Amino acid sequence: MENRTIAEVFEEIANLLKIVQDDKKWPFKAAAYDRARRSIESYPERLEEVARDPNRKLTDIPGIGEDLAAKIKELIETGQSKYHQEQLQKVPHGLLEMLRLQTVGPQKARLFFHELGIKDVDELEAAAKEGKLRELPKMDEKSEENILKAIELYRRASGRFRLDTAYETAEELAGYLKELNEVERVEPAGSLRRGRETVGDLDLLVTGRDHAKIAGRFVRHPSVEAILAQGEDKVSVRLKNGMQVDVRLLDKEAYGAALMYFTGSKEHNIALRDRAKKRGWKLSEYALFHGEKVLARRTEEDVYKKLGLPWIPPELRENLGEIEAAERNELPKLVELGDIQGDLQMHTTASDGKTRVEEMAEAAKRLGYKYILITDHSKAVTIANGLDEKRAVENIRRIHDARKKVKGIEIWAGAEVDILGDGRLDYSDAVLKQFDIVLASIHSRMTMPSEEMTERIIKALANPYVRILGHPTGRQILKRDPFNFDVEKVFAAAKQQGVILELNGNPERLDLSDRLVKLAKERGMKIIISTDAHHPDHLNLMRYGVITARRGWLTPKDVLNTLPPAKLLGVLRPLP
DNA sequence: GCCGTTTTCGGCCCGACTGTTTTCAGTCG
Repeated sequence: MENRTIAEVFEEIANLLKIVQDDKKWPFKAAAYDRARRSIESYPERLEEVARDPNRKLTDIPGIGEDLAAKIKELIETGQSKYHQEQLQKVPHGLLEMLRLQTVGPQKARLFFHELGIKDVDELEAAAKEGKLRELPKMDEKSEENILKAIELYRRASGRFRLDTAYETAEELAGYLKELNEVERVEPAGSLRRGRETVGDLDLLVTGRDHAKIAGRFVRHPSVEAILAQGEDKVSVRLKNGMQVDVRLLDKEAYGAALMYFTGSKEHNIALRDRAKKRGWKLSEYALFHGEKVLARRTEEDVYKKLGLPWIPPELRENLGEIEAAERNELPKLVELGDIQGDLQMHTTASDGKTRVEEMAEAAKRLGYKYILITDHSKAVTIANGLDEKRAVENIRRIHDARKKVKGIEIWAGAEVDILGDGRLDYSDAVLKQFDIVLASIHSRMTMPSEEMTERIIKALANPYVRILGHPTGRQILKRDPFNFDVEKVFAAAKQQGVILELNGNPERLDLSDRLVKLAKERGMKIIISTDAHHPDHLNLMRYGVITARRGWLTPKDVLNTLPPAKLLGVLRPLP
């Protein structure tokens, strides 16, 4: 059972408790289920593997106690939870769907059901159109309209956007705002600043003179579809692509406290507030207070310092140990884009890339890289024009020729060789030995059961020519789940064999994920970050790989392609 | 339902916006 499935059950229980309210402590129970859900969502491994391992305990996961551990085990063993089913009996299932609508929370869902017998979104839509909702307490025509709009948005928008989409949107909007003289600073906060792989809403923090004028310009941007709210210090809009953008107009004096607050994560903020509270203080988006007195607010550094902590990089702010590490002064010195010396996965016209080796090499040189590895596909990936053995050997020759034409950068001949269904590779050893570096990946039969997939990958890792495992989980963000396999076993095998794990920086993959990168580091493994470029422009996707590495606590030492060429070759697994 | 340099019981983050609220509840982040 996927963690996501377990998390969804807990989320439903939390929401059911909020609607049913037949337990005196329902707000706190619901909060506990919500906390557990978030904790499970950010957990790097499958809970199923933890539950199976006699040496580990589910209760070691934050927010999981005896009771929830038992429910997780029940879910894994029986596929469902009795408690969940009992709660589901109490109200129609469609009420849970209604909670996804903006402006509809548990209290309203409860009211619609009890007063009008509304059981799902469709019935709610009908009631709103018939003007029945306005008869309810504290409801009027306007709230009916809002609900109809929310239903339309719900049916259209998927909810979350990939990091690159959010990043590009933020750049465009920030540039647009900065054209105004009154604007001093525009900075994205929220999950974009933390570098999460997906972003829900975009938060833009703005300082400057004349807030009303700034807000007025913002809502006139051509991609704004609707204004959701416009207050003195906050404007919310929905863009044509469905993304919600909140612009906060801030006071310069309190910028640091606000930046921290809006950067989050929620869990990090709660932990910091708890820390403030224990000292008899209060932390809010305005300042760190002692009573009425402001202790710190101007910069993030000021606020952290007052709380007895060094500044914590946004990518680490998930309450996954960063506050404790900061307290001990053991925060990692995170890898930066400028540390990267080369890119180790890219494709050319030989398979499914858009340009030749020379263009890729020139583009890499412009980025200041010292080396690139060309990794065209092998024959099993027919859809990507994968090379058979004969063409692969020709490609090696083509790469060697490019070396003579493009100087000042090392151009290595590699391959992204397919791991076949049974764990064999798509090229014979006689061909594999001719490459400088072989990267092996899975592109087929992705839905095998865990045990079979684990065995398949481990078998591939045992081939002495394989030096890098490419996009190890095969996931595609918002599209395809990771393969099922035992991460601990595969990591252990890779470590034993000296195979390096790839962090594929393409924003539709980010594979390994931030959580698995962190786990790999904890298991003492090294990582390479690559872009999987199919075009020279794609080499710039490295920044998404680096930000994900930072979220995984990696320092330059953990990332092998921060090394100069000779050293990198020296530390790769030796060939037979 | 979780959790513990306040506690195994009694807490559990903080504040803005919205609506029709004239003092607050619900939603959101």
